[in-house]
Order: sequence, then C-alpha cells, then structure tokens
Amino acid sequence: MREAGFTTFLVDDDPAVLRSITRLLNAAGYKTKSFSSPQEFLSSHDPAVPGCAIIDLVMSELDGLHLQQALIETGSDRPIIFLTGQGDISTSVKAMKAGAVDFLTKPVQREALFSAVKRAANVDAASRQRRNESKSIGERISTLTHREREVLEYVIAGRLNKQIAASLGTVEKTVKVHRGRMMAKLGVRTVADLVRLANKAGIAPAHSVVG
Amino acid sequence: MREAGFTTFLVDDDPAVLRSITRLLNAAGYKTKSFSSPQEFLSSHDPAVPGCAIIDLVMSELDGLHLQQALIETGSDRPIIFLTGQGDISTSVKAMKAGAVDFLTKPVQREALFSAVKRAANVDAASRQRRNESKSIGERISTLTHREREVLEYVIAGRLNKQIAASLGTVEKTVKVHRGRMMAKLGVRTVADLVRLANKAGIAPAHSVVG
DNA sequence: GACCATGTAGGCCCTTAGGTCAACTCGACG
DNA sequence: CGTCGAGTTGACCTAAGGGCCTACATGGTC
Repeated sequence: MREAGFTTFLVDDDPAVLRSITRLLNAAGYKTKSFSSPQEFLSSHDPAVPGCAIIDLVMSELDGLHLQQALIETGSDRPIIFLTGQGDISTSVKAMKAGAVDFLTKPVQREALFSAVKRAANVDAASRQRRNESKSIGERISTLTHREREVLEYVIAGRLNKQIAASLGTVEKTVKVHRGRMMAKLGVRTVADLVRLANKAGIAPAHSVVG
Repeated sequence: MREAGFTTFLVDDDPAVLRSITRLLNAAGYKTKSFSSPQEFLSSHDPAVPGCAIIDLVMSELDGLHLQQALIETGSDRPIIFLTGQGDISTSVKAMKAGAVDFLTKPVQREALFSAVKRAANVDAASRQRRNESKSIGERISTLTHREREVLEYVIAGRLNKQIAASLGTVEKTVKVHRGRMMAKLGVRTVADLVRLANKAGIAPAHSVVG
C-alpha cells in the first residue's frame, strides 16, 4: 500500500494548462493528479505518497511562493517545480533559494519538464530514503526505557561501565544489564554499529569527559 | 597568516561598477578585491583565503555562468553572488542550481547585496570548517601504515581482533599491536571516538560480515 | 491479588581488549 | 654491513565486556 508509485501533483488554476501538462506527463508514463487551487492541493496533501509538485507561480488565491512556504511549514520535503507565464528573476531566485527543484517558463519545453521531473523524482527518493531510515531508527530508539537511553548516551561517549555506573549513581552490574538490553532492542551487537546508529538518529554523546 | 579575513572578490568588466560596489562594501567594513576580467580572477584565485565572489553575469570574454563552472571544476567551494543587468529567468535558475548563493539584478539594492554577502560569508565559513576538520583528520590518518589502516577498517566494522587476524592471515596478537598503534596515532582511546573520526574522514568499514 | 515492566543487584564464568617484555624477519638506506 | 621501519609473534597479566541464573522492590494494570 506504500507502493503508490511516483505521482506528479499539478497545481494550476488554468484548466487548459492542467490538461496539457497531464497529457504530456501521462504520455511519458507518469501518474498525475490535478488541483485547480492551492488550497485543494494543500488540504489533501499526503506527504507519504512519493511524488513531486508542479506548481503554477501565479494563482488567484494563493501565490506559488506562498504555497511553497506553506508546504515547507508542514514539514514536507515534497520537491517542487515551478511553472510560470509571468515570472521575474527575483521570484525565480526566491523559489530556488527555498529549495525548488526547477523553475520553468511557459510554454514549457517537453524535455525541460521531463528532466526537471526526473530530478525531482531523484530528490524525492533520496529524501524518502533518509526519512525512512531515521524513522525506523527512531522507532527502535523509542522502545528504550529512560535508563537504557541514558546508558546509550554514555556508551557512545566511550565511557566505561563503571564510569557510567558512577554517573548514574548505581553499580556496574546494573549498567551492564541496561546496556545489554539496550543493544538488543536496537539490534546492534557492537559499539561501532551503535555509534553509527546513534549518529544517524542525531543522538549526541552524553556529557563527554567532564562527567 | 591564514588570518586573511573575509574578502569579497569583485569580477566585472565595467570599471564603474567595480568602483561603486567596492565603495559600498568597503563602507560596510568588507575587504574587497577587484578583477576586470574572469581570467584575471581565475588565474589568481586562491581558495585558501576566505571570501566570496561577486560576479557580473555578462562579460565579454567569459560568461559568468562559465566562470562559475570553471571555479567549480577547480574544486573550489567559493560562494558566488551574481550581479546582472540583463539576465533572464533561465539563466538565474541555472546559476542557482549550480549553487550560487544569490542572483541580484542591477542596480543592486544595498540591503540585498549585504544580506547576500552575509549569507555567502556563513556558507564560506561552514565549508571552510568542514574542510579544515577533514583535512586535519586526513593528515593523522595518512600517518598510518598500510597494515594499521587495514586494521582500522576492520575495527570500525565491529570485528573482533581474532576475526581481523583471520581476515588478514595473521594472529590475534599482531592485530592487537597494530590496533594499539593505530589508536595512538589517531589520538583516540575508544572505539566510539574512532568510529566518529573515521566517519568524518569518509572511511567505510571493511567488508562487513562477509569477509 | 495476580501479572508485568522497570530498575536494581550479586555470583559465576568466559571472552576480549590491551599492555609489558622480548624477539625474529625483511627490505631499504647509507 | 649495520641500522631502521614495518610487520610479526610469543608468554604473561590485568581490566573490561557481557552472558546466565537468581532475586527483590515498585508502580501500574487487569
């Protein structure tokens, strides 16, 4: 059910443009979904399905750049390709700075559009993979108890069990138990793997040598 | 001697523009250096000095975009701000895709220029720090002998000394010696630190479980 | 009240890491 | 030929990691 495939979300208030872009992309084998207003797109937006957005810059209700901002604020990484009839340099630069994949002018060249969509697909796949990875790691980490999590931080800081015990106000044996359970829950068997895992999850070593 | 401070490198074939931008930036406390041709800039370019380039898009000899490409090909991370009188969207998008910090139109607004330069300074400082870090790590790693380097890769893969010995066709004791010397040379005392160090240096764990 | 998760802890035992001291081989360099 | 760096290895010892079994206290849940 996550195998939704890559979809291009077209947002344009001109039905004729929607139709023509749809035909173009469908012919190239892309699945498309059309939205005639930014709100419609935003409110039905599901970050879980892979795809990119192709957005008209100038729309009556909500400006393309604002739609981009709104999308970013939802925390979505959805790659965006802008299409525009009347844009200027300053706008295009703003869009690119905000992370747009491309900024194309109408009438759009087939090849330019395809190449942009291809790049968007790559960007989407990459960010999706990063997300999945850190999500699955996060899930495993969230199964840790508070104590286990503390021990984790000390272990990746390179502290010895006895030092950790002292910092936690307990004895070495107890630390060993937490440590063993923590490693098992995270599915790693070596400190090296643990450090890499924690790195990907963005976990910092506990109060380094100072403790 | 590396304390060269942040310099803005102005590249424009119009002397009047060079003068006016220079005045503007000097007044804001920036050191500037002017080049009236791309070649002049390229040939005297020293990636070691911190700074950003402010490049006129349209120059007789070498197009701004080509200068950007040439700079990139030298392996330099020098942040680039484009200035242009007659640019179009497609050009600005190309420049931004290639990593330009900003793309401004003449006549340039003071604030726009300053804010671009500030961001360029941040970008430069960040990439400079990354470079320095991985360079100093690389230097330490280059002092390792071939054998020590091999052992390093197995250690960060989480292999036991006896496993490493088997892979290298030697005995555990020998591995311990290499391992100890390697850790000493790299200045780390725990596997956790070693893994982080290797990570920053871009060293991959050796043939994981398969070996 | 029984059950369960969590944290705690001791004993026993084996494996690993790593240090010291000593020694040998091999190729390069002067 | 002697020296040096690099790699190698052995005996010996200590410290550290970690598994197994057992046990107990607490707090919450059904």
